[in-house]
Amino acid sequence: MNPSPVNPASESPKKLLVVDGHSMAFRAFYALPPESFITDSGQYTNAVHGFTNMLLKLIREEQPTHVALAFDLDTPTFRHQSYDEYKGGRDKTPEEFRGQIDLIKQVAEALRIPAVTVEGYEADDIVATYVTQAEEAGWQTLIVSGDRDALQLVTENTHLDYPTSGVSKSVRLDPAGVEAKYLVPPQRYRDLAALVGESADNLPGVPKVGPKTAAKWITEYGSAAEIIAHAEDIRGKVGENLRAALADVERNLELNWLVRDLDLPVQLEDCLLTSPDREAVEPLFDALQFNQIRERLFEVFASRFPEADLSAEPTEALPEVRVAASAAELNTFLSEHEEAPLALSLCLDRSGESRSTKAQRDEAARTAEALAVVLVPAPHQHEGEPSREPVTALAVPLSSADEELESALADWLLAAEKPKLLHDVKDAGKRLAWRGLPLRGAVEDTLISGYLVQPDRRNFAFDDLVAQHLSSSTEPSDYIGGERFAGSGEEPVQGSLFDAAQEPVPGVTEEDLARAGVRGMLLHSLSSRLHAELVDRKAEQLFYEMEIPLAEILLQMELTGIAVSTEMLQELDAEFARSIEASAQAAYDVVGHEVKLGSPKQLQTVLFEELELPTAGVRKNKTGYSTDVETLQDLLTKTSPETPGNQFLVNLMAHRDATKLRQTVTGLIESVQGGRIHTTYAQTVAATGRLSSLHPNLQNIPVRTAAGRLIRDAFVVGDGYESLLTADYSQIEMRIMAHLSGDEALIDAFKAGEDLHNFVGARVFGVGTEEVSAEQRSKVKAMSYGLAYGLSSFGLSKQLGIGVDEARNLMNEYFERFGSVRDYLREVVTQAKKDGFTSTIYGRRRYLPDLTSENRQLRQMAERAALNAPIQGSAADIIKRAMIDVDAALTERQLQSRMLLQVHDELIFEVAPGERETLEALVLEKMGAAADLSVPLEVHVGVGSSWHQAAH
DNA sequence: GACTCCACGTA
DNA sequence: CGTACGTGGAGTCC
Repeated sequence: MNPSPVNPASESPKKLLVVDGHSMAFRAFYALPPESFITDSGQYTNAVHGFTNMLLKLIREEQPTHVALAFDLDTPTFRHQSYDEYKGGRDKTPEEFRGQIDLIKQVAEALRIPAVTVEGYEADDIVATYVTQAEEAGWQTLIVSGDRDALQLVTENTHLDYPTSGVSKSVRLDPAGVEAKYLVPPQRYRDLAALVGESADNLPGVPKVGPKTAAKWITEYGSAAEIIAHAEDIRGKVGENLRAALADVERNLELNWLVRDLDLPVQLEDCLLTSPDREAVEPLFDALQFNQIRERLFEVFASRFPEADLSAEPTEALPEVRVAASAAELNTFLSEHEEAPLALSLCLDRSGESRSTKAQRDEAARTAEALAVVLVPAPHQHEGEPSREPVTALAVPLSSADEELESALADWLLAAEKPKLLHDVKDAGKRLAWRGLPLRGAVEDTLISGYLVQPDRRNFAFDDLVAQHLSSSTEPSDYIGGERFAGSGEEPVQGSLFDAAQEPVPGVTEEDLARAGVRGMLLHSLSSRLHAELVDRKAEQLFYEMEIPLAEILLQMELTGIAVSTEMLQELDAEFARSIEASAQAAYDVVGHEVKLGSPKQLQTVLFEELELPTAGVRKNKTGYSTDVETLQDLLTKTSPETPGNQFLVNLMAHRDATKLRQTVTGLIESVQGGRIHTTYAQTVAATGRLSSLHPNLQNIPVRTAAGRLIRDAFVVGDGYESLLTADYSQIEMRIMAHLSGDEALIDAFKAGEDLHNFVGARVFGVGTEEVSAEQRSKVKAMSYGLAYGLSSFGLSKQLGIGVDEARNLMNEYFERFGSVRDYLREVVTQAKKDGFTSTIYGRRRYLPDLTSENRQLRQMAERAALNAPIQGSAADIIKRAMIDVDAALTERQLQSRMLLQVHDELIFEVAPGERETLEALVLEKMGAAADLSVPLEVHVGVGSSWHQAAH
């Protein structure tokens, strides 16, 4: 798709950049702390980061026409064969370096830069061969290498960047520079090195001969060969040493002679620098978590290849976006596209983009109003190819439309039988609902299809999905007819004769409309592309029968929100504020000065230096000693009451608790709108299939402590409703584990309806169900839950504060009684390694490529994720199924009660007057029947005037 | 201003 | 050396 950039005119000089990949990767590795460059999955990327940065900098500053990277192979080279000790004595490659060369090669591939290797030779030889060819062709060359052997390659046309520290600083050496620094001309450097020796390669030279002596001899005799020939003439101790070391010198000369005529797999001309493969860059940089570098990369290449623009060549026409002036025009348009789905793209009010802080801009973006709806028919096809004939899209203005037009639009939007394609239905539906325009009939949401295809992906922005799956651009100027938008959009472009006064829709520029048109057009293509993927991944049913219907339900829940008592929240806020103040003051009094109690860094000083609390056994993090609760609790037990240390700890912990609680309360107060809080559910974030909740997060409202539960008391029943009803699945994950493992003992426990942990405790400890002590119960409870997370005996011992041996015994006892659980957990991982993915009971997959990683940490993380994904994911499937079924039943029975919240295994409803019993029965029925497992799905229901009350 | 780290709330 | 999330303060980098 990407057009080759115009070959820089042949008369202009060519410039080669050739990098010794291995030596520079190592430099980068040692220049940057690995612990600061680690992905969430545990892969170190410091070398990749440093290397990529260096490469981009060189491309930007040096403007090479051709670029090649040379790499060593792990296999022995001819040098090893002639000298066993070659490069012996080197330290083992650090564990953190592992895998990074491969990642660098992947980066190179994404940048379409050849990463060249040759069996039996080193990177240096490859560099030397390219340099030789470039010299012969009369090119300029810049070598970048941390290996001094490259010095011999320097000429007037070939310069060397030799790093002085890290990868950021280097010296540029030309022949004069080499001579100034090493006292001999480049072509004699290897003679000097042969005499002096090269410790990095484990090549001893002549004892007592350093660069100065060697240079003197070379100047005097001309070359190492001549020196050897005249060895007898050299006097003194060094002369003796030389004569004794002649064999070493000859061997060194043989080994440090770079091979300049290799048969290279990539020809010099084929190293032509071109624009990167965006489709490869995106997922790779996602995985590496390189966001800044990604931006820099596109900047560097965009300025370098403006004509390529890193996007598709314009073969498709820009849609013509007509602004509907009347209801008749809209209806005509709709009737022309009666059967076919229309893509729906919104133009939003962008006036909030100029807010000063990011938080304000984010907020503005979330609440931006829809100003126009753009309807885009499927692109014309010409023999399967995109057509150069533009489609005609219709924009319907929302604020300036007359009543008739708006009502015609409303009818179409509400018509469930009129198919619509969108990206992020829930978002669009919300913005339209704000304008009184309910949306139905979405048959596509590329946000969701993109997620089902790649559930681990972080970013599903439409433009990025388009770039990855279609290798296309969403920029109007990249399409035929889009030339007039070629500017950034910031300033009027020549030939684009419109200004604010001529805006077709108030607040919407012509370019905004064009962009909406392009997005609509691309929605059709992206939809087809992703659906092919959904079929491959057997995810169609999940898409149509679960996620799409769920999106509509979530939309309603978000729009509805949950009522809160602002007064109660404010009282709590004040209460927690007092508590924060009091505990802070008391803490300051202990140490005699103020300290930011929220700063782990300052706390480290106070705790371990001023108060001299014992550091023995205290966990460390990147910034020093940890100050988390676990540590503080531990320290508390090590200090006597009434000591300053003890008192400080007590107040610090009280302060922590109060601060956290207040933070939650403050956030809630800030998000109240009209007495209700409207969270947003993210349907495409959690890789297991769970929902997440944000702005605010209502899935992490405190419940474990009494103070925390006060907050739940502020979530109340709204006007016109009689109560709140909560319904939660009891031990759903354990039930799923029983089902998936088929463990008879566990299944029996659930069938018998016994208290699970007492049941398990009785089996593990060999006592009667009634005789399980509280301590025993909590131990097996921790273990039961831990198993689904891939808990190790070490982890269990830490959590329970028992020895590793005891923890191991406990686990063995457990598996002795519930052997199928162990078999199942093993099988899940084995199967996932085979398939590359795990599956839930509804067929939701999670792809875990790291299961086969060479990196142990990565692999083990993937193994634990593989253990957990089917369990957590099946629970997510089940409650999603239940939500859809409950919602359908509410509608069918025309109940006024409504679903408000979902908290993973719990649903919260607002009960309409007189509907309590009906609702309760309905919820119990639908939730209980959401999956057919070999154990019953138990649901607990509670009713009350607040969330807290209802949970009792 | 943007990003990272730490800490901590939930299931 | 236990999974999945989101939020906010402090500190740091640019």
